[in-house]
Amino acid sequence: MAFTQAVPATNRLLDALHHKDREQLLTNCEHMELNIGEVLYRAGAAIPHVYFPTGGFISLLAPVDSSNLELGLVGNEGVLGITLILGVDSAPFTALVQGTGTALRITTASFLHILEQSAELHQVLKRYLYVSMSQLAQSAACTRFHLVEGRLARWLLMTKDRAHSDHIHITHVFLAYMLGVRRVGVTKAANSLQQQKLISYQRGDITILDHDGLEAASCGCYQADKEIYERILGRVGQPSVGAMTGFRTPPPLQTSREVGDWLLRRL
Amino acid sequence: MAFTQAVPATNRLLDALHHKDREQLLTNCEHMELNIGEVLYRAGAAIPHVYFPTGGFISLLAPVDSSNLELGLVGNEGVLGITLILGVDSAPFTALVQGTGTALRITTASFLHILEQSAELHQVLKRYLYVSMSQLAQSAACTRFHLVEGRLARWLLMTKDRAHSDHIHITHVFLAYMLGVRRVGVTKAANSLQQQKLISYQRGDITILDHDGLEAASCGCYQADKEIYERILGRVGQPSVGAMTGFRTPPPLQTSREVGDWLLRRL
DNA sequence: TGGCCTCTGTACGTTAGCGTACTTATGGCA
DNA sequence: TGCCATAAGTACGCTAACGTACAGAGGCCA
Repeated sequence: MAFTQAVPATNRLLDALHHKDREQLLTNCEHMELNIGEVLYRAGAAIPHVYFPTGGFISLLAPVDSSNLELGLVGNEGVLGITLILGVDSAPFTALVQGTGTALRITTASFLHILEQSAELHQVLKRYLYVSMSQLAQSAACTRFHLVEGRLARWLLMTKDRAHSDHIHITHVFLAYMLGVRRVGVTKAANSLQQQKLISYQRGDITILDHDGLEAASCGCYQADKEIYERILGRVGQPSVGAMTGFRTPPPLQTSREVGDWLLRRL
Repeated sequence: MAFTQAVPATNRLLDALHHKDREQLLTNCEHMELNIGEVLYRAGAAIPHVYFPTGGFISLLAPVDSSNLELGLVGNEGVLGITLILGVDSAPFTALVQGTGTALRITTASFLHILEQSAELHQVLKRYLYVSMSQLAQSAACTRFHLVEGRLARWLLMTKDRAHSDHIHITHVFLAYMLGVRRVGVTKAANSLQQQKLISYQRGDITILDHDGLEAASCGCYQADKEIYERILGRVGQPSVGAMTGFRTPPPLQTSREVGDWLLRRL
């Protein structure tokens, strides 16, 4: 069954750039196809290209023991290879194409060259890196504490956003691998979501039936991820230092109260 | 009982700088004492100061649901507030002083000002950020897959390195909080380590008796963390792009076969 | 049409860790 | 000296997820 996707052939980070900077990047990029299953980077190895997905999307996998754990997804809202801006050219994660589609790709050398010339690009990418780190932390906590069903719901929603489609092609085995659980665990969770009429699936084709319901069934991490993205990258171009203070209505004091009180009493 | 600590009143990142840059930073820093239990940052709130620990050390806590999970430790090998170099001034983590001791502290404004002037400082900090991200990923995986006993062993070793002492002052309740498990879980694990004569403890005082044995009992994450640090920051000052390629002898091919096969074989 | 491979459902027993509650030690302090 | 708060040990049932194994079901191709 071939699902049609409303693929936006754009990348949000590139869109945020002003004309001149964007053009310079684009003329150095090549259009290409990402094919599901392709390994773009290997953890610890060199980063040959930077990818700005326009249609496809990519999983970030951290090696653990003799397997892997997914810690992030990159779609047309982001960029793969972001750590190059830190001056280190080896990939911290394995990057695996998760959804077939298009991307713009540029060699590491060209990328670094353009980066030096465009303060604006640098700005946007730094913020995206901040967002990536935050989402990484979110995933860490999520993976530790949340139940498989909620995590699965989250994964489906995140993937839906990046695939720009309610149809996702993936098997339970593969999902199990991403979530770091048994295939049986996925089957059970998926079944439960199906019973609740939030999704339907068969032989590798999953359809999201009720976005809001799925969001309710997911852990809060889906929302949290979106919020941090919007907060930091929603209005790129504005100064961030000094401007985004106090977003979450943080408590005014920074003494060791609160965490403190509770903790201090037992130190 | 008061343990004496061999506290090195230096910070490895600062030590890596050349005289001039280091001096400029130091003259803008104030020496201060970190007291156990102090909350230096709150996740989501502004970052008022950057801290270079010289003696004390600090936990990085990610908020999750209504609790927290420790995702990193910062001692005199690192710096707290590193994300400022990304141009975002809100803290991604809550920062809690874990070990009493000294630190050098500088206001965010001064820090950013000096940062602009010293390419070398910038370089070192970018690399440290890369290391932080990698260690974050390591913690995520560790937290998900490894047993409490191994994680406890890892935590003790990491803390030992940062406290520069075999004696650690911390209770089971507190450890449970850091590791995201029940106090009873810590008690059991600690007991087991004690039976194996790797540590001994009583009422909040833990002593590491056998470093190597503890390392063997810990999950590989302790080693992995050290390796990534040494690899990226071991020889600061040398160009890293293009220089650290191929470290882990990565396999040459990147086709989609491979993963497919590779994935399926382990599922 | 039959065979086969892949995907999904189900069914064990096992285990690490959970929540809770109660007990026992220990050290500081009145 | 005795009290008391805090630290650590123990016990109980419970649950999510584990490892494994096998059975049905769907699609593909000979």
